[in-house]
Amino acid sequence: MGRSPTIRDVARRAGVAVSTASLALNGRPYVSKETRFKVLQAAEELGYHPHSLAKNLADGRTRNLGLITPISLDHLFGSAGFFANLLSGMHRAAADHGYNLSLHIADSEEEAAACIRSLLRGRSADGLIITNPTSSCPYLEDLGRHRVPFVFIGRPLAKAPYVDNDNVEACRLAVRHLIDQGHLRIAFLNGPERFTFCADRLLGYRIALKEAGLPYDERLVWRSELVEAAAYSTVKELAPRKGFTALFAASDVQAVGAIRALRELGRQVPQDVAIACVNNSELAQHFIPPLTTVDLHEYWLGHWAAKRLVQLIQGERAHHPILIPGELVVRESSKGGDGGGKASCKPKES
Amino acid sequence: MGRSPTIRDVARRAGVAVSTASLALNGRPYVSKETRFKVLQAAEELGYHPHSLAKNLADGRTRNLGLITPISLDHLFGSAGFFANLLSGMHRAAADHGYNLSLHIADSEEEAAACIRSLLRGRSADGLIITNPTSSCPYLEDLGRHRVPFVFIGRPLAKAPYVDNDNVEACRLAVRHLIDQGHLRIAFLNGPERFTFCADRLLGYRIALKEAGLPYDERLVWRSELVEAAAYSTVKELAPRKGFTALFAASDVQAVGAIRALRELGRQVPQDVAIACVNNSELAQHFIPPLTTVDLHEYWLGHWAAKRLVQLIQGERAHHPILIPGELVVRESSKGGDGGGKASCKPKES
DNA sequence: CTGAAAGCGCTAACAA
DNA sequence: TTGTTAGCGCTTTCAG
Repeated sequence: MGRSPTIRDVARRAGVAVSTASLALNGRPYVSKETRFKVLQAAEELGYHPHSLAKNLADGRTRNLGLITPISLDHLFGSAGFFANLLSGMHRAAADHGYNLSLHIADSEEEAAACIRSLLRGRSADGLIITNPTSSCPYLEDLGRHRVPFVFIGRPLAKAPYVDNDNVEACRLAVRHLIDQGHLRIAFLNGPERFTFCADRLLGYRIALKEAGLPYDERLVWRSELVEAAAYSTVKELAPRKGFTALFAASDVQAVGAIRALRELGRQVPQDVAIACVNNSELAQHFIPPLTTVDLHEYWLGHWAAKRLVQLIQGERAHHPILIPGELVVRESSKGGDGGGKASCKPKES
Repeated sequence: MGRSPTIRDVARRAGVAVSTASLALNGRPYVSKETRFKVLQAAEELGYHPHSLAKNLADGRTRNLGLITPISLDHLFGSAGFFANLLSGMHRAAADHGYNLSLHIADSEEEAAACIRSLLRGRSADGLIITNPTSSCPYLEDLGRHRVPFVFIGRPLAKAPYVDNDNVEACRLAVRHLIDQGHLRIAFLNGPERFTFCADRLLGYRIALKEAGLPYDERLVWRSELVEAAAYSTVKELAPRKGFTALFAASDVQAVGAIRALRELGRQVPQDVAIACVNNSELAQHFIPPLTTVDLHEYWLGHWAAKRLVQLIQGERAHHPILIPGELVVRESSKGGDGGGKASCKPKES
């Protein structure tokens, strides 16, 4: 007594062999209805529950997905709230497929690489989700050697499976919205080019301009780190010299920094400058004026990352990237004069 | 070839028994220097790394801590960024002690209870960290039956080990700061009383008043859910009737909602009403005006939760709660006239 | 369909 | 000190 019942106890009580009990318990074929019933009944009576470790060791699966973040969580993609949503979706998908999610937070890519090696060597995950790939990715070699499936969140430079926001389209949407408001000279405060999502966002900006027949003016494209202070000083320095009536920022905190700078330069938002940005955070929602942004749907980003990883684990060869569409949320910061609200998710084609 | 080397391979190559190899590999005593060296060398040459699952099954430890959140992540303690910091600290502490962190996100306490049962039954965690305990805690019975250690994050009503912010002191600090600015009538926009941390925050408010010899006026204590809109409407409704010159909010988003309401009532912040709140989020930092808040140091909250759990797992009987001190961060929202800055962490006694 | 037996890779008595 | 031998609890051939 005390010790919890094992499959042997169940088998004994049901009067069958352990292997039969195993088959029955796992709902597998080749077990007669009555035998199955006896086994299930015995398990029920005994309060039997399989020991996960034993199961995992026996069949060689860990039922575990490792999430690796090679960067401080609140900088993940520029905003603090991003991570919570990402994780929720990821967890949901993992759980739906019977996988466990384990967390591995590193402060640098080197640390992440060490972490990955140790996971691979201990064979403690069936697959890995790695966020924020950069040009270096020091762990790629290890990943290749061990045959553990993985997906990136964010577009990697190397050829590898990944899931990402549709950054190009997201930005195209937002910029087109500004254009639709009648703006002809739209500045773009982008993030550092080392982030692939910033490159993609620039592309979306350019496409929107081109579609509207507006010229691309390099002098209107600025860059700052993804923090308020950096955005503030960049705009403070560069804004006075250029003529523009709207500004698109690559992240919400950058937008906020830009607004602070603009105010100090005597330009009000949205009256003098319309603002749109990416990242529908608490900040964007509650800032005064509330910010027009693209909601990146991080939940689904996480969800699909886990889902795709599970597919890879199951041997599917679906290697094309998955892009999660964003959704434009129109708020006061971009309003020329009157109303607005929430734009439809699917941008209509015209 | 192909298959990764096991401890048997190492033993064979070193010319010793498996058990000896195990001892040597794990740095345990009763192994001669030379034998240990031979074993280590063999392992090195073979590229041996222990299989974590096998290890875990053999010694009955999972080396796994389960984090259970019975509530949507961005509502965890009222703010979205909270979770990322909490998790970082928790992960750090877990990793430092050789534990893995696995995530279990539920949307309700019932779901959390189901999740906990399944973890307990599968014996897949050595200990549990459970956030946001409420009066019901439907999983308490299960927890008692299986003998798995756990800690709460947040003060539970039942008697159980927990780690929490020092909410009383945090709020005392903030309210005293308002008093120090010369305010005599300070309204308190608290959260719902079902949260123990709201009860504690009220206590801190009362203590600060009492220390300053100010009367406690129930009519100045309001409640709203921890979202902007709720705070807004509560303040919009209740503010006009009461005379007050400062407002303390139990969370940053509540403060923001309150400010919006006050503005519409024709009262500017901080000129007409000084504001302080709890939760040093991006929102609090970047809002205009920037908000005076108490930084809860979530990182350490998570860190100590994991650390305490590990202590319990190791059989230590340290059952008193751990309270993480907060830090007052003074910003413009509470400034009567002039300067300010960051208050010292340790409040000086006078 | 069912049962006996051989592992999965490692740890832990116990004996030598 | 070191080696032998059982397991940990489950899955999975492979006969019957």
